[in-house]
Amino acid sequence: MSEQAGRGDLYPKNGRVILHIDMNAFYCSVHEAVEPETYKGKAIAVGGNIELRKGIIVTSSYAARAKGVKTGMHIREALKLCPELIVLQPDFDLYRQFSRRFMQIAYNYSPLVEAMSIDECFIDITGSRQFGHPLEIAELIQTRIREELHLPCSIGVAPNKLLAKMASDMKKPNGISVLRKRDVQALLWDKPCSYMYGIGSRMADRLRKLNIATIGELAGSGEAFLTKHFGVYGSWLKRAANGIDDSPVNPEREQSKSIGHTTTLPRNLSEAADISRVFLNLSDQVARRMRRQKLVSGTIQITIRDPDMKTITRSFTLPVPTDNAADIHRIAVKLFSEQWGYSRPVRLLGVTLQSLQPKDTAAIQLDLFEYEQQPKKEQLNVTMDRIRDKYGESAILTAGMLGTDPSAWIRDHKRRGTSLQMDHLREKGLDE
DNA sequence: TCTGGGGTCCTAGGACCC
DNA sequence: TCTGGGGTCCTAGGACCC
Repeated sequence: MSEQAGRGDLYPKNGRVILHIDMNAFYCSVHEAVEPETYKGKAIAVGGNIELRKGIIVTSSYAARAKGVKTGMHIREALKLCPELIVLQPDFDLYRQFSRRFMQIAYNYSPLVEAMSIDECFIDITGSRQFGHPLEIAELIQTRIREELHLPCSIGVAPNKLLAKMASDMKKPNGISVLRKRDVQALLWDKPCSYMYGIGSRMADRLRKLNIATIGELAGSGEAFLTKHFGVYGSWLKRAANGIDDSPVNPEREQSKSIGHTTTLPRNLSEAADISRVFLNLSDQVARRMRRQKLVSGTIQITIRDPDMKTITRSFTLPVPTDNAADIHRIAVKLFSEQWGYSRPVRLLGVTLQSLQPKDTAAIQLDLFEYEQQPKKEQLNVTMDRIRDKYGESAILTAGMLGTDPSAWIRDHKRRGTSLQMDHLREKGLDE
């Protein structure tokens, strides 16, 4: 309070103080934290596909970035730039564990924590004076995440979510940055519109056609003009460019709205048996993830991508929500055969569960017939989940699951790195 | 060098109901 | 008789983000 210019003025008389935590190179950092002797400080990357032919880099460590490895790059190209690069399979269960743990640390400083994605969260610390100045709280959180989880993060400090989010981006890795409303003009207005969080390449293109290239130009545009071209989004654009954002930190967002898996196939498929098997594996994986969260799904959606990258989705809403892989598989195959057929090849398939709700509340709505069927299926799922928790995902497989499509390999990816890719390529005779 | 996988939110039309 | 208005659910697609 006594400090005039420095830290004291960050708690405003009215308004909020928001932190945004951004975990740096999260997936790679987690692997380094778990196996430091193998990965710490090394050029590593997490790859998006098991196949070297099509695989791309999802994220890379700072050591790899220094060699020019970038997200979205082909694995093959990345290996050319950086031959010592270690490419790992993603392990989302592991990332989710670490995600919960860093958010738990944040939760110690305010109950208002909003998980924004697996590696980011907002914290409203407006009422957290007892822990110190905002910058001290940011330092405390950053230190604890580093010491307890061995993970680096960047933190943005600002009067709202939008600016906090943009601030955390300004200094990476391990930075703490403050972005006040009065800094917006100097720090953001000369940047292109796409630099603004929430403006993607499509929107930036449309703005450019209207002679609005920078955030400053956007900030100075007439609201009526923007509304005319972009509807309600127009007023958001102008406010955002001026650093204004009133959206509250919403801690109630933790329940997922959808759970999905998609997989690019090793080759284009059109055989009914192949397609059915891929859907069986995908259904099994999503159902298991859903059961782990004690949810049921009311709507099953499939995704189909053809060799030209055109993607469609088809969905079906069940009369009674389910958490059973066999039900999900049956609907996925039905949707596929009705909406696509087996004459056209597909490049990618996906299964996404929507209209999720907690299982205990959904049970109330079950009709009598379904209710009587439930216990048997239930017991089977519970038993199988337990065995798989203990002995691994492949301990029990339904007959139809055996095969070599990528959705099957995902089950066994556990940190086997590139060797799995190479094994597979040899298996398929693709390693030239 | 043809392009991964996991999400959220929004829109818009049609069905259906009151 | 020829046509209101509101609300919700379902479905499909698209923009955006990490």
